[in-house]
Amino acid sequence: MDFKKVERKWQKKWEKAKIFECNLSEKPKFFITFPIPYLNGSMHIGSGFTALRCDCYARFKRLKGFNVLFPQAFHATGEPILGAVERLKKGDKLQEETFKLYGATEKDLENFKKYGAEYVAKFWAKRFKEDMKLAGFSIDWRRSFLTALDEHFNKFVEWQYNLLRKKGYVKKGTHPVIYCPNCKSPTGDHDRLIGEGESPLEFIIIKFYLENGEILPCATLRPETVYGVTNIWVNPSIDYVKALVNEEVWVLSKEAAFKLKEQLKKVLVIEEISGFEIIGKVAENPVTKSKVLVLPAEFCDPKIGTGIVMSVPAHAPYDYIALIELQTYGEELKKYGLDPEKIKEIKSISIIKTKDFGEIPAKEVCEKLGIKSQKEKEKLEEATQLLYKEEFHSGILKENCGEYSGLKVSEVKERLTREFIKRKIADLMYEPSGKVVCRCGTENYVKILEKQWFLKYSDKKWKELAKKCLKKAKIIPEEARAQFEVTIEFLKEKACARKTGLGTNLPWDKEWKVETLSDSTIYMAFYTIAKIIKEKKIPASKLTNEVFDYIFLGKGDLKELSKKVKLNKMILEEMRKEFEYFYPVDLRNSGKDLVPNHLTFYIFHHVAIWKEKFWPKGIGINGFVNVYGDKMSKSKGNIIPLRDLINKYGSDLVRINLVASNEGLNDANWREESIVAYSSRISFLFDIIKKIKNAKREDVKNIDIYLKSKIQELVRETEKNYEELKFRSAAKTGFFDSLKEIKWYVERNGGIENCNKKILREVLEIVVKMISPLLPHIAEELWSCLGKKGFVSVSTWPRPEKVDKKVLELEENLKNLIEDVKNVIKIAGKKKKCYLYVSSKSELEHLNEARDFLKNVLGFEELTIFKASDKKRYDPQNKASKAKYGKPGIYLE
RNA sequence: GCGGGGGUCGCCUAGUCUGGUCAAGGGCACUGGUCUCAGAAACCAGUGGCUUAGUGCCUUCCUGGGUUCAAAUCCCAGCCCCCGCACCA
Repeated sequence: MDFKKVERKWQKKWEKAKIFECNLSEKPKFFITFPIPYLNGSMHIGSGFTALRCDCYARFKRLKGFNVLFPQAFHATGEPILGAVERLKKGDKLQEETFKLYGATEKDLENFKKYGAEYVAKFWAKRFKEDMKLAGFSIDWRRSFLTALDEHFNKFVEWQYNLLRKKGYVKKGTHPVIYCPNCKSPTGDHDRLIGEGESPLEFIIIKFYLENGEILPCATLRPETVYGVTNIWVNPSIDYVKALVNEEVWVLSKEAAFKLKEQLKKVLVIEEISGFEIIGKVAENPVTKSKVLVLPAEFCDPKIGTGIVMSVPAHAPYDYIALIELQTYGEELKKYGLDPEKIKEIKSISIIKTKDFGEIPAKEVCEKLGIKSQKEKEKLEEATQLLYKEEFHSGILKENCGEYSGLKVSEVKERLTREFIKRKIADLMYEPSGKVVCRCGTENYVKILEKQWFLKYSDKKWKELAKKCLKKAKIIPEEARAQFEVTIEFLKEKACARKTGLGTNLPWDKEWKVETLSDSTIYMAFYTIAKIIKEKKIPASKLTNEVFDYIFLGKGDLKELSKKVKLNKMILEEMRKEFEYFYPVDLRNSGKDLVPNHLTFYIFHHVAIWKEKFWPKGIGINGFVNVYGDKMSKSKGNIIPLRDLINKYGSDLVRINLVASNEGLNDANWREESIVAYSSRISFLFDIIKKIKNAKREDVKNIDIYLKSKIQELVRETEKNYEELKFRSAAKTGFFDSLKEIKWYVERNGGIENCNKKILREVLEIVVKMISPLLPHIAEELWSCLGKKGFVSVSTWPRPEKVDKKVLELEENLKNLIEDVKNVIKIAGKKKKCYLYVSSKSELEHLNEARDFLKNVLGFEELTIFKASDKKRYDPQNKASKAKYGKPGIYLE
């Protein structure tokens, strides 16, 4: 059977009949959404999995009698499309391959380069839509739009941000970010060649004073160790600069001077000075007032911190090793004008007590790891980590630490930093927590962005509302709820705008663009009116704040508003009605990676803007799709575009194989070999429907009642499974198990000719309905094969009917009996005659009805059933005495 | 490191909240059989071990402990996997 041909046929019919276009109606509505995909490619099995779950659910709810709104828009906000075009222009092979994988031709790639990001976005939006249509999505496409590139949508985002600002949820601030000087923008995790996961790390600069009043700024992560400083390290072979930093003269590396400027300090370089020149000078510790020497060390890196390091040999392995090495040098020190004897006199100052280490922890660690030279960087890093952890968590400052003596390191660090800064003997600077290289190949540093706009997710009231919303919302599966709870709790300020990329300008500060995650929070509301905007060709200029206030918040006077913006009253009213009817979103389903960001923001913004009535009602979460147990990724080259699979197998097989591949938060698995399980059962269905006319029997037997009851049970289970988005279970109960029962029924009747025509047909109709959310095209085809008019997609979920528990039990017992007899045959060998002894009348009747079937299936020439109490029975071994209800006595001979 | 979710009989998955009905459901794979000239498909049966006139027992649900008459399920510890940790879709 040519699935693809059948699928195209039904897709055309659906489209022509407009059955998925959803309008205002008297019926209860159900609003379901799948997050807008970003347009740097088309649908792959990952996004397909999540989206198809939505479609299956939408189809199920439609059968359940809801007026289901399932719209779909697309996302172009942000940087990556621009980045992709840039990479194409540079001839990036991976980018070319990625686009080609999704079906772009050489010609398309040329166009991408020629026409730029907007073209690319629109190209993929079109592809996406085509692919989704091929997969049989039941979407109302009239409501589609494109973020960032659609001016109507931009107005909507402006409205949202104006409102949030008015409510005090948007505020200005400064913030350190990892920054690329080449791209002139913050470098997100996804934009990094090296350094994923690294973030700005706060260093404390402690100002040591030279005799001439100039400052040696020592950058450190451990300000408390200032009490144990024995000397200062400067790298003799690098160039430093003298610079005016916030009115003071600092000596620091060139790189540091540049970075400090980027971190909002006033920096004016006065002159260059070599490291060599500084060595031998004496500096004063601003905290302890002790005088320390400036000594040479190779490990001082001009790229890290200020290039000047305070030496704490008791607690820092680098310092310890450098000092030991230096103390062995002797005469060579004279070229720096240093006195070897004085160097030898330098003693470590121990200031932190821990339970695991003794007096000089750095010495212990270095000896333990066998570190001999400051060139052994890897080992030194390890030693530093080890020591830092121990001293931070369990260390206590000794009596030589002034007012902080006796306090825990972990508790004192913050406090001491604050106080040092207040006393102006310390300052802050930031470095990336590890090396970060941007995709463009440039090494990054930390820049403090000024006057950045933030969403105030830390706001207590806002959090409370979000928690309330979550509490009332249905989360499927429940396991995902905990993650939402902690996210709401811990969410802090979030930058909501950036200066580059595509997006909507902040209405009050046009140089900023609302960033991706921040512009995609309440767009579901826009679906309700997007159709009308398009149909009535409303110009974006008319979508003022007041208009949106009216539509979404019911504010303002309709007559006045209509006059003011010159927009027909009816149109305004219609939009308001659509919103009121369809909102809130009943179910939003997405991958688990969006829980701590998008989905939580979605909750936050809804509660900020709307009353409880319009808050999100349900959120569904699923895992990712692995390909044969492997994570899907660009670099592994195992991304499978949905279209490729549809071309190979047809939509329905792909749909069910994907959607039913797993449940819950676990990752799903794409395994092509599972497809045969579905295709063979589909063939069976077509086969039996073709032969249904051969069924002749009209009287109703136990076996007919059994089938009807059993299917009823399965309908109930399947309904429950669908309701909980358990599509794997739904496929099992609604498809596999039902077919098994039908097969059994036919076999029990000894062939289709002996089946009850009416009942078999009824049951098949039920099964076709049950599988239609998963296999919509095939279900339509089967529906028409059954001679039904119209679409099964818009029919009704099977009505619940009575279940005859007694007959179900009798048949279950019969199945067990067959097993038992077979077991006996296995042990006793094959016999010709079989005698069964039953304990009740109902069993006698039931088994007698099935006698011919039993005889055949068990392979006896003769099969006789007696009541156990029958005095005239043939029973040489008195097996009747073994008979219990549900377990007849068996005698073979 | 922190937070969240997990680890089931060859593979993928159900069962865990609410302990017994669980040697544990379904699919795939494999083995045997029916059908067939043959193959494929389809259908039936089997797939931890030993036993047995329809049974009984032993060893299993990441590892190690514990609670209980009874543990895949509850508690504790450890190991491993996945997701997220922000300006990024």
